[in-house]
Amino acid sequence: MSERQPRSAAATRARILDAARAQFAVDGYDRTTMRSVAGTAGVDAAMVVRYFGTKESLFAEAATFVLDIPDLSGIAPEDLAHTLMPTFFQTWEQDGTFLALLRAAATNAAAAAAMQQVFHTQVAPALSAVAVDRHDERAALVGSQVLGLAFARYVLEVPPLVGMSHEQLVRWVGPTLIRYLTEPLD
Amino acid sequence: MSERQPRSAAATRARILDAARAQFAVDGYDRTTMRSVAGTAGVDAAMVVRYFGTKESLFAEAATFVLDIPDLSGIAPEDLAHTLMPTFFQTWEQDGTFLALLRAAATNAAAAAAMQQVFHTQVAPALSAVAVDRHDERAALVGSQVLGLAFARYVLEVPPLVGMSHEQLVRWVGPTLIRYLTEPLD
DNA sequence: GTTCCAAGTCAACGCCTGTTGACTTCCGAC
DNA sequence: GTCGGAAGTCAACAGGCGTTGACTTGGAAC
Repeated sequence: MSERQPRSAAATRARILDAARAQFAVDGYDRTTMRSVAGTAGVDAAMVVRYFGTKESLFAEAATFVLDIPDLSGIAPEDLAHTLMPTFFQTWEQDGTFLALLRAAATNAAAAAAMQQVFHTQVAPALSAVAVDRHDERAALVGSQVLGLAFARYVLEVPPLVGMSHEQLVRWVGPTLIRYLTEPLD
Repeated sequence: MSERQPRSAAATRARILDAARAQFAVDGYDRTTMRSVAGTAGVDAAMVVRYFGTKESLFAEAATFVLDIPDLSGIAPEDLAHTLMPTFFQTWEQDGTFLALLRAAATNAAAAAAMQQVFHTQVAPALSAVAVDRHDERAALVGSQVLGLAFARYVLEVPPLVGMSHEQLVRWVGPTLIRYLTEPLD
């Protein structure tokens, strides 16, 4: 089946990291073990320790990423959803990184802090280009809807949401995001 | 300090259940241990087993509850938010039961299924009294916003959301729920 | 073709987990 | 007052956890 590859520290490290990302995403922090990650990567558990130190720092590295949100300045309000939502789908569907962070954040304080950090340094600044005022509150509201959709669709896998296409979701959820960013206050 | 109470199976069982609810709500399923629950309840771990059998069935009992959603038939669309949101706040703030289920659902398949069950048997039927069509999809969208708000406000504790009063949240989020339930499709 | 360091394995450690069964303590019924 | 069953404790189990250090293997450089 599989060829015996020549030994390569970089390749082994990458294989361990991939295995860790995948299992953290599915099982969360506690149920992911050093041994099972090592097993998936085809290596002894001691190698995980050698390359990543502790389980916590393995998780920290597996849950590090960049969202790559497009520049929103100058975008018309009605176009906001079509500009923003593709980033949403890519973030949650491309690999398990962000899903791992979400699952872990439910019970792990460090993961919850990391998630807030992402919001504060990446999401909120991008949104403040279009929020008409009260940037922090508006960004937090957008975050609540986006997080809820991700939790319901990718973690709980609620059937009607799983069954909706990207376009349908943009049509339903897009106006909510636009309203949170631009609706004048009473 | 504390009086030595007479022995009572019912009282001890209730104390264990309270301790379990509280710790499941804060720490989630995996990080909550039989011994720590027993310790909080002032009892030996073997008592937890005696009264609840296994950890899984202790969790099942600790995460069982009724939402008590008001009857929405005949409510005008613009009044929906003020009728629905108090139930939301009560559900998440009164005790840790639902929070425990949410935290556990992030990594535990049984908990995720239990959460879907609550949605399917309690939330969706209540909402179908006012959803103009596509009841399942509209209820799921309401669920996504509600879950996301709960996750951001009570689990992550995002500052702007924690800082908002109940009335402010109704003003921001209420129109979203109304739109998901009543907005005509293109 | 030998040398030598990186890559990788192995067995063990101390600890914590859920769960068990034998034991002790309490308290109401007779 | 004593008897019996319910309430509660205790010590131990088997197994899994993260982490450690001593060991073996491989392959490129000289």
